[in-house]
Amino acid sequence: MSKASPSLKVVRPAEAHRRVPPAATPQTPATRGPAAGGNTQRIVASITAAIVERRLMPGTKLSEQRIADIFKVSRTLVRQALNQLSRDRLVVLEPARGAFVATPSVEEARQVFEVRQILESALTRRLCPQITDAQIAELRHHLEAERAAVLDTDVTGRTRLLADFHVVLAQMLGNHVLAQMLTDLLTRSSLIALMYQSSHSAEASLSEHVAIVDAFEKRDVKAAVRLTIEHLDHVEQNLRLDPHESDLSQILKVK
Amino acid sequence: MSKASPSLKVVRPAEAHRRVPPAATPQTPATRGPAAGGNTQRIVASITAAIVERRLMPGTKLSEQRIADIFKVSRTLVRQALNQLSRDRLVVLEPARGAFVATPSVEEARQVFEVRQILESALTRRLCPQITDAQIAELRHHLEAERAAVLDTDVTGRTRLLADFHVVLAQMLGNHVLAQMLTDLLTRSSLIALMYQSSHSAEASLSEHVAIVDAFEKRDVKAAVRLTIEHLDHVEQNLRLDPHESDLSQILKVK
DNA sequence: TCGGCCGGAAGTGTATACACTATTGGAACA
DNA sequence: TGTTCCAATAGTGTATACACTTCCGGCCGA
Repeated sequence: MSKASPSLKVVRPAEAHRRVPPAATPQTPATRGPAAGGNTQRIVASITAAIVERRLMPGTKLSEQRIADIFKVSRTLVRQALNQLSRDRLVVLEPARGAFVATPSVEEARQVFEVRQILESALTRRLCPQITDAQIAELRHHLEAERAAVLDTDVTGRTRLLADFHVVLAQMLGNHVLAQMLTDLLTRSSLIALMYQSSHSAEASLSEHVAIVDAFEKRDVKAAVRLTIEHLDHVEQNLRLDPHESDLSQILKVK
Repeated sequence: MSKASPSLKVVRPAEAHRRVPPAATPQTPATRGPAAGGNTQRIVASITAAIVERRLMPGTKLSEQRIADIFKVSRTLVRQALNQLSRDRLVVLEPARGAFVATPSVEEARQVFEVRQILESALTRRLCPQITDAQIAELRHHLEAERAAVLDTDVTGRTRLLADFHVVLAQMLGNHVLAQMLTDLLTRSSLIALMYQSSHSAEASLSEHVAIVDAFEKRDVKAAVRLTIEHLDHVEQNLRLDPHESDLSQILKVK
């Protein structure tokens, strides 16, 4: 989450020449930049962004060498990045076959949303009684940003902001463990939403977010919790999670 | 979690000679076994076990070369393993300094238990109405194993079984996402318990587990949830989480 | 005697080398 | 024409090489 970061410039660099052309900078050990390990983080962030912003579709193969060429690093760093991404469940690693953008199953989608409901309803229940006016103001500010993105039809920013709303709430509770888990789940949710063609309009999400903040402002715990649960229900119900034709893609590629 | 696995043979191999003695098998590329990538998993499992079974104390430095020598593999695999462990929060990676067994803060400990309470109470609430008789029998069976371990004063097995009880519950709900999260939290809990000298007796935990299963058997949701919450409260309360002298170790090593 | 400076040893960060596995396109064959 | 097998190729798995940072102990000046 966060900044735009370098992000993948090309989704499919076409005929990627393996082994860098000998003519180019031989990348001798001496030339190596002293950049800290944050280098691999950069790759993780870029790929994550590319997936969430649907520049990389589920099932796409992520060739180590291709990515290494794009980022101008060795496969070593790319492998580290892919490993991290596989722990985030954004990527699956098939032994000796390579890394692929994950294609979460319907079952997994349901489970992610179930856990989100558990965590977020508890979050709301605990945060509501203790939320400060300053925090409410911050939420209102965030909603403004969401509204702007929705009006601008800025698809990318809109998606991110709508998800960030939930992360912001988690951070307000001050529980980093919870916030981290929710962040992971939200990233997965983005992938799921993109895969199952969410029909939940951004406007609807926004207005539901507004309603939740309203309840927070009135310190109405009951209403806030109910609205949170309903919001997640709506988002999930607007996914095409029934075994229709859209599932065909994953049924076919069942190994 | 699960089997015993090879596990670290030595906690401190004393004067570890760096760079394998040239005399030993030069480990030429030709000698490499065709073993699949599950090799790094083996290392992760061993180190995890070593930490949970307190053969590796919090704060201990994990030198890549030393571990590589022990497992007879290259640093490459060890680094992969350490990366995974750092995502599990069992290990912290300090850039250019190395890997250390994590020393969770009091704050982190509290947060882990808060999230556990959220997840496990929701888990109980959902599982109780739908649990089958076969599952109850399985739980009873697990309790038997716990009892045996407690009587045997088999410290290692006891700790693992007591934690596994919670994982088994999660798996019964059939939500893998939830089960995975809870597994992670339980591993972290083990580290926390060991660090803050839990005084919660195994007997107490066992009897509380029994009470929870009893409530399950009567399909008494209310009681089951209450008992679950109380159980976690007891475990947490029996940690030395107040800023007493025991905290000194981590206050001093605050970077 | 104490504190700062320097040089070497130990250790991490990244690139690269090389073995082995999967894939693919086509040739030989039914 | 379709199928099986095989070689060439692309790509992953692991080890190793080497630069760079950190750490530690001794030397020097105050």
